Amino acid sequence: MTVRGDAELVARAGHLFAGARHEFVCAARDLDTWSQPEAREAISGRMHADGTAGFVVRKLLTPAALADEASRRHLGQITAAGGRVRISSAPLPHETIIIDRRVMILASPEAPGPREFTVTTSPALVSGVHALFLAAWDNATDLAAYLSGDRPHLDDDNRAVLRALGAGYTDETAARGLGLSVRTYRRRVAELMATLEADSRFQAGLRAGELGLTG
Amino acid sequence: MTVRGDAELVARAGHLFAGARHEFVCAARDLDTWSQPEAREAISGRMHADGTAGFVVRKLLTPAALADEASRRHLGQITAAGGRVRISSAPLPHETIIIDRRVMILASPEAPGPREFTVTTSPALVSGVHALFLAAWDNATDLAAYLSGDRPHLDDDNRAVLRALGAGYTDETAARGLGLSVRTYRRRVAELMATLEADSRFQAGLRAGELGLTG
DNA sequence: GCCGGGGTGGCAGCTTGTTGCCATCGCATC
DNA sequence: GATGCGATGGCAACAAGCTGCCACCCCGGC
Repeated sequence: MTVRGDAELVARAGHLFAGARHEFVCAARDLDTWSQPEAREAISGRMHADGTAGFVVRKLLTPAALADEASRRHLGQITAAGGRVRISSAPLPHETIIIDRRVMILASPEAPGPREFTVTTSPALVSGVHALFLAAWDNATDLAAYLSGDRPHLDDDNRAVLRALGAGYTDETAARGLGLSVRTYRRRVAELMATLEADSRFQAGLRAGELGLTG
Repeated sequence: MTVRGDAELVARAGHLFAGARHEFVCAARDLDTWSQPEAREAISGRMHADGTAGFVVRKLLTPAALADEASRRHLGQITAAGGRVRISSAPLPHETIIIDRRVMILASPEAPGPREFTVTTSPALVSGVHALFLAAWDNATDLAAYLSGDRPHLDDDNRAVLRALGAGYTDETAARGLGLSVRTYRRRVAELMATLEADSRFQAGLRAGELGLTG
């Protein structure tokens, strides 16, 4: 079943949202879809209170979703209400929604004109996509972790130091390689450790590895 | 479109495999689907040689796919032919195949009797699932990396040392906490670094972080 | 009892890393 | 030109980490 435009989606598939009993998962690049207040209202109004026991809300987004203040506020509300939000560094479909592992709603790819949505209930499709969603979900980072200390976005200098440390050089060798004095190199290491909130070089390495700061 | 059993899939959808031009991606728990030699032959025989320029083969599997020798051999052949294989720690759909971002084949969930396959060409569905696949793919580890540098399975002692290091303690503090002399503690650290093939503590931390040896 | 091996711990000497202090330099501002 | 600020680098003292050497202890085998 295919519907065109947000209004029609709300009209034709709104009851699916209202009927959610156990799980509401959503993968999207950003929150633009629901940027139209009417659409978002219409749907979130129909949804269960997130706090309901046994009801799980999961949103998987890209960093793009954190771009504007309004979106961040909305995400804050979701997590406050018990929903879980994660951020994936990989590109995501424009919008994928799965309800109770029974119904799936996919937005069609970028196109001029009103957006199209495809609603599917085929168990094979839904469960397959759901599993794929979980695989993507498992490897994404929690919103809180992502926002807080995480990703201390390092500049080129820091990256260079990181690479030298990761290569296993001694300070002397690394400093020479980077054209720095040992003193300055060590200063950089100390700064790096500070931004990673690490007490030892080992800990710094651990953090760097966990955060995938190698590439 | 739905087909039952591998034989029917080959008969009805074999031409889709043969028609692959650019990309063949596949997410599955393991390789059991093609365990029947006839099925695999019928399909791989129709496929392009993997080496063809611009033709990409990607297989995303769970560690279960590495359980038996035959599967490992098959995967070796795929990589040798230029295909790319990655391992995901997250559970995966029983089988999802996407060809040229145009056709998608999903196996239905576990059920008695012959397996059912659903073949879809809806662009919205296919591109949505494809993006989801990429998100899962991006965060999976390469087969080679998974097999080689893999999990130098540490014993409890090593884990304890790892935790102490990760906590940022000095050797003195850590040794006291573990009820060891500083000398022995350092011996342990040295051993750990050896098994991680690290030249510095930082490098050891990095490796540990990358390998997810924190939990 | 005696022996040998493996793990342990103390010691010492060395390397490496950490930090404060200060002189210097480049640069932008006044 | 003078002033001030930030980054740099040399130096030194100290802390931390690394490792060889040897003594010790525990255990199992002879």
